[in-house]
Amino acid sequence: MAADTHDVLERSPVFQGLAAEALAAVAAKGKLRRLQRRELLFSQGDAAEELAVVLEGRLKLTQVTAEGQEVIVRYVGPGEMCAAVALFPGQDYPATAEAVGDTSVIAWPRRTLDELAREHPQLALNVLRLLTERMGELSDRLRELATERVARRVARALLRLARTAGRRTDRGVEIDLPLTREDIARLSGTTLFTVSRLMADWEEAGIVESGRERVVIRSPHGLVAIAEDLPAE
Amino acid sequence: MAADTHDVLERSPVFQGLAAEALAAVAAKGKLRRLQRRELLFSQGDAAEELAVVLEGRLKLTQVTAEGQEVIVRYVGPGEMCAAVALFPGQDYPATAEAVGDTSVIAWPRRTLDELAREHPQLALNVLRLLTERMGELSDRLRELATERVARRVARALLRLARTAGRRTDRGVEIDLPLTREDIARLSGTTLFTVSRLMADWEEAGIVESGRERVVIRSPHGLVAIAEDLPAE
DNA sequence: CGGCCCCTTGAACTGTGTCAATTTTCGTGG
DNA sequence: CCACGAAAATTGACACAGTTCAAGGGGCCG
Repeated sequence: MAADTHDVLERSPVFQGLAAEALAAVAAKGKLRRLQRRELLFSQGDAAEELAVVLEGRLKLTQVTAEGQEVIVRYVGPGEMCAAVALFPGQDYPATAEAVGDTSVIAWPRRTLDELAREHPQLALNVLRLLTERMGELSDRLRELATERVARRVARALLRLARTAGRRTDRGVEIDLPLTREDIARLSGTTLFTVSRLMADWEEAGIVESGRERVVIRSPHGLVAIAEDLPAE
Repeated sequence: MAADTHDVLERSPVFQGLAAEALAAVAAKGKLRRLQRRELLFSQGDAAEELAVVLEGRLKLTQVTAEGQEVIVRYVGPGEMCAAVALFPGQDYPATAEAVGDTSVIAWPRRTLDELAREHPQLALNVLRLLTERMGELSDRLRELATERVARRVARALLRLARTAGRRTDRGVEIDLPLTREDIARLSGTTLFTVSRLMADWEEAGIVESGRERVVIRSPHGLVAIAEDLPAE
């Protein structure tokens, strides 16, 4: 497990460019946390105290509106970081982080982060880079949500998931996490009913194959065609 | 003008915590650019070469889809930064920046940014903080777009503009930039027709007063009621 | 004064949300 | 191992918010 941890961190974009001993020192200062499925790492609105990197498993970041409507901000997989907001005092977590399956993360409290940022300026730059990239992704999604039809948005959401959590099988690309119709809906800004209908259509067209909490993309090409709004395959 | 520049930078969150001489040194390395109304500072897809801070006037950041649909990402006012993506090599501008009125900005090319970040670690931290804040704002908008009705989104968009570009007058809060129905639509993910109808309704209700490229919020309270979906008035 | 934008308003359409009733799937405990 | 219950998914009927399209008015600048 210790070897595992080191392995994930070494590959993580957060730690690129750090010398091996620096990485070890940083890792030593983090706290390991294990979460079971459905357990929360932190809750929206709580004081942000720790920045976390996922080691194995996956977190689901969600936001709820004042009225109780829920949106999935993103999924966080191994090597990825979340809660960068914890770098600064007086901030609240803007979202809730829930373990999607059994998950382990390494987390650093703010005090430690201050030290680390001073000792390893490269670390701050890495986080900065990650945030600029994530800004780009977010504004892409904003644009999609503002301008595109539901079918395209759902197709894109599935393709994104396939990229970050896809597993090749002989049947196609399986999305390797329990994924309900409602999850997909909350990822793409629609309702579970509409998603259900879309999945039924796509199943008929041989593009996906899906069941309870499970999606396999049989024809990524076909999904891309929908996402790009190309003349129907 | 030189005094002006210094003034704006001193107040800008980008430069908080920098000593006066450090600020002067940083300012000296930036290039001053003046833009007339409608002139572009940079275009979506171009190689990102400079990070910019607005000194006076205002920039409009827009993104276009492959199909040519346009979305307004945000407006950038005095003291605010844009194009943080230029910190890292090999990136493209994710949006187009257009001067809304006569505007001047100070810009630093990437090479200079590298030096500055090394010499003034506080600068990198400031940018980091700004990005985490902006992430929060963006995901708020994402959630709005995914879950809320058009009226609420338009009301929110106007309130946000009032906060960053509002000018108190005896008639209410005037949004101090030329703002067409279409601009509002592209800020809130709807069509200019729907915006036009909403404005007509709200004008009737005494909440706003508006004309060609001009919006005055007569009753901020009333707009908030709509944005929060409170029982009418 | 002329022309270009911007804005308004009406009418018709439709994608998607809403709601209710059922069925399917799966884990659990008897 | 089967049955039960909870959670997920399906399906149909219906409603309507908001888009689309068309036609016309009005203000501002050159």
